[in-house]
Amino acid sequence: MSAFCDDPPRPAVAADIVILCLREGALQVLLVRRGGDPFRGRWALPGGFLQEDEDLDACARREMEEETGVRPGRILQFANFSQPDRDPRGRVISVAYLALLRAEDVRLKASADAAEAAWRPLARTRNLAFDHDVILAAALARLSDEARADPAFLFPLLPPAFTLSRLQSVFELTTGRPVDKRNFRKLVEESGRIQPLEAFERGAHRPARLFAPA
Amino acid sequence: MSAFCDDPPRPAVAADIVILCLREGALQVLLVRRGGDPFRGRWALPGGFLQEDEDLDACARREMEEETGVRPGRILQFANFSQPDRDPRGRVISVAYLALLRAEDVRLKASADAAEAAWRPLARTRNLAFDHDVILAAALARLSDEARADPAFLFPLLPPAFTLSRLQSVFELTTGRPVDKRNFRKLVEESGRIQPLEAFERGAHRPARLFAPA
DNA sequence: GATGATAGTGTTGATTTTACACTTTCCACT
DNA sequence: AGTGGAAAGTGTAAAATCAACACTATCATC
Repeated sequence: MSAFCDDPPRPAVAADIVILCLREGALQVLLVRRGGDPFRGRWALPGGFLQEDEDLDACARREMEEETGVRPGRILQFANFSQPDRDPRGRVISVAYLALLRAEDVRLKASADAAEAAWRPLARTRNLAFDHDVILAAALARLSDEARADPAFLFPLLPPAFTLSRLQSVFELTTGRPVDKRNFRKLVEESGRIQPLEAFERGAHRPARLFAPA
Repeated sequence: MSAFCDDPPRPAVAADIVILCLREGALQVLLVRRGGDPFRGRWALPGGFLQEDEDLDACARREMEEETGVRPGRILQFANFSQPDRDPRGRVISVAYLALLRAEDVRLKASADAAEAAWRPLARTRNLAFDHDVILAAALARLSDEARADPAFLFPLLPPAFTLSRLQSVFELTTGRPVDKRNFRKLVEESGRIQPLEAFERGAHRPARLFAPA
């Protein structure tokens, strides 16, 4: 017997997570290949159902840790998806999250629902299961907004020490637009979000100063 | 028998709506007095459970129309509230919406759950049922952000034709900060979001030109 | 016709944003 | 050891935007 007078329908509620990293010079998204119907064999965003004793943020964090072994720094809830027919199994409300992390920190694991988990370059990511194409697109739009508002949002994609050129290239990847080197450096250096280190990255060229999040 | 392998918990999902209007020179929020337990007799935000055949936006619109008789123009989904213990009756996920409208358009109706519905000035609004104080505060913060980003967001609070002084006073109410008259007018007039009318509001003083949304 | 109250109107300085090009430093190669 | 290639690093000027600021105009009322 329900405690509610009008006995509301009770959808399942899931957190679906757009987990992005930087690999092979591009943004890649963590996808799982579905092991069961519906959409068997198709790629989907990782996610899982909200459990009794957790709120949505905790659910997203738990799912993410199950999937990647990584405890994420910040996760960003960015939209709900609630079309009645978005899941053929029945009513599922999806709360979408965005998380950024470093591919090197991740040991991919298959899980209950996922036959396989893999990083996929964004460019070749189409025809995901359910409405996950739409969720992914919304995540990327949000990522771009956040990066423009504060490039420090992108730090979790990078190692603890990074060069400004590297940060700039990630910024350009996420926003889709090239920016002027001097203006970008000025902006970031004056933002107080980074501190210069007495260390340099050496390569075939002039060594580049390393910076760390402030 | 569930279509899901892991038989997820099934919370109720509700849309709760912060409906604001302008009354007596202040922002007021539409509240309903709870007719049943829990929180019997306390004020709460209007809202209701997601039904089988509707998505969240449709749910919010339907609830709002039931409560006010007004079909809202834009509604803004701004946050989820999902603490496991936020409703003593059981698990309820609340999706919070913000809507603006004109008090004159509204015929308040009591509804199933609501013994009474009334506009309440924000200043005197405390100790709402559930976590609705928090939801309301989040709504006001979001309103302020939206208004600053684009004062046209506030148009639904105003009649179809309004003076710039009136728009400015609403802007100041929502953002909490006074702004310079000339700067504000310049900003709004150059935004292309309003058009001047050949009509004036007459009072005890110099007539003020009326404007309409572009 | 004087008073009171709101409408209406431009300019200036400060700040922020954008555009733009050359020198430095290291490695690798010869 | 000298040269060439490649990315690192650096400053300035013009443009656009934002912020501050005070007086005149017009109506209603008395």
